[in-house]
Amino acid sequence: MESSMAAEKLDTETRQEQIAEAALSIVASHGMKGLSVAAVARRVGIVPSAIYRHFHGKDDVLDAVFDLFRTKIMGNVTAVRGETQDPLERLQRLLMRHVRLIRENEALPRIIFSEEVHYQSVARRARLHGIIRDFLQEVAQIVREGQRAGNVKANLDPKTVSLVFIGLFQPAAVLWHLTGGGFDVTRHARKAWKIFRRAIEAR
Amino acid sequence: MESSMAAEKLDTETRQEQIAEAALSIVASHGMKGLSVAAVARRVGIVPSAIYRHFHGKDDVLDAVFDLFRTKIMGNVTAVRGETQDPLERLQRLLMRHVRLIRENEALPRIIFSEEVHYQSVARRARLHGIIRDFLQEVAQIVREGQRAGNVKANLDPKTVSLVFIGLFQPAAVLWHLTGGGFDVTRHARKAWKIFRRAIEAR
DNA sequence: TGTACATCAGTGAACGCGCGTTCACTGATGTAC
DNA sequence: TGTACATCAGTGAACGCGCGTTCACTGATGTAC
Repeated sequence: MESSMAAEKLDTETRQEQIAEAALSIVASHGMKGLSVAAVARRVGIVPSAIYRHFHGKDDVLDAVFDLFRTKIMGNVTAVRGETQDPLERLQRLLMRHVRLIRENEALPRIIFSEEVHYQSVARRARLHGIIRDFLQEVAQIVREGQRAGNVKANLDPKTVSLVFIGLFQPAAVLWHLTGGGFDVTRHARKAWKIFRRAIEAR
Repeated sequence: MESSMAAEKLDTETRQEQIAEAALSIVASHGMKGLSVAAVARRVGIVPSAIYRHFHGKDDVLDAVFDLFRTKIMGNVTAVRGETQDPLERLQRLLMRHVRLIRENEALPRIIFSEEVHYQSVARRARLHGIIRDFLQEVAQIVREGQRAGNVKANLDPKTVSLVFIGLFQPAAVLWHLTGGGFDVTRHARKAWKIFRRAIEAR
């Protein structure tokens, strides 16, 4: 039986990657509550105590998950910047990419809203805040470029706009969760984008 | 010592109210994670096992919290309907009321985003979904009235508008949490409202 | 108005469960000679 | 090329902790007579 055999021995670096990916995948499918050391170990194919060969503890694993998380979010910004020069087009593409990211990787909202993050430690909360702030600043930066180019109304506060931008998909994501995937976030995002564009576009 | 004396005996109805209020207050201050039977009992001034004289179990307590929650949210809608006839004015007032509700009662977002709700049972998820759906429908109804009166652009989908409306404060609430209350949600809501109004107002 | 009894809220000890973590061990891998 | 040894990933048993829940009891409250 597979289950009674000792797992293959792999170097720490490889295992760390596997464990982080496994953890992220578990958060996506079972939420932060389902993220136990045992569950991660099972998915990687080792015994729970073996996790401690590669991480100091569960907190350390969570930090690794955060790294993956940040990488995925920021990757979208970079990609969009490479795809087009037009600020409004960039925002629209970023919106649709984000929706896809949420749909393919449910972990994102689960992490953001989890109380493990909000209460467990000040450091972790600060870390998550940093990720979100960086993302907001990237959005605000695109807005500013749009204002400079004359595409976006000049008297709007870029930071406010960036928060409203996030608001275009965040409530929809919650609804998607509550309906068990029955709500069409993509469709909503497209409609919401038109409303948003109408609000910020210079005419 | 107070702590070594037996608590006063009160009838179940009174205790149920006290327990529900205590639970809501604990969620507000310590999140869903802090909501333990022991914590609720301590706040009410009885022993943990005494909770079971008035509720079947923790799940039952959570249901009572949901009732309070629904009452508070829907109360805002009713209040706003009584304050003014103008649809846009109603929406603006509803936004500001909601922001205040979140600030005074942090429990609201904590409940909405908690995994206890999203995973624990299908029934509870359906219940929360019902509350949010009802709220969204009330907002959509106000939008429809605005369209009929010629104040709101007629070609907009009321449901989409209601979700974007929620998006005006939801991301701000998250940021408020992450900064430990350092982010000015009220100020953001006022600015976001102007952007929103510009998007939906008929001209 | 006074007494006997039923009702039921409050108590504290105890249990079971899940979970993160520790630790002595095993045995495969790769390096030194 | 072959052998001895150090390194270190994987194992499984065990522990401690928090938490929801049960249960036999206590004793105050209010009703029946």
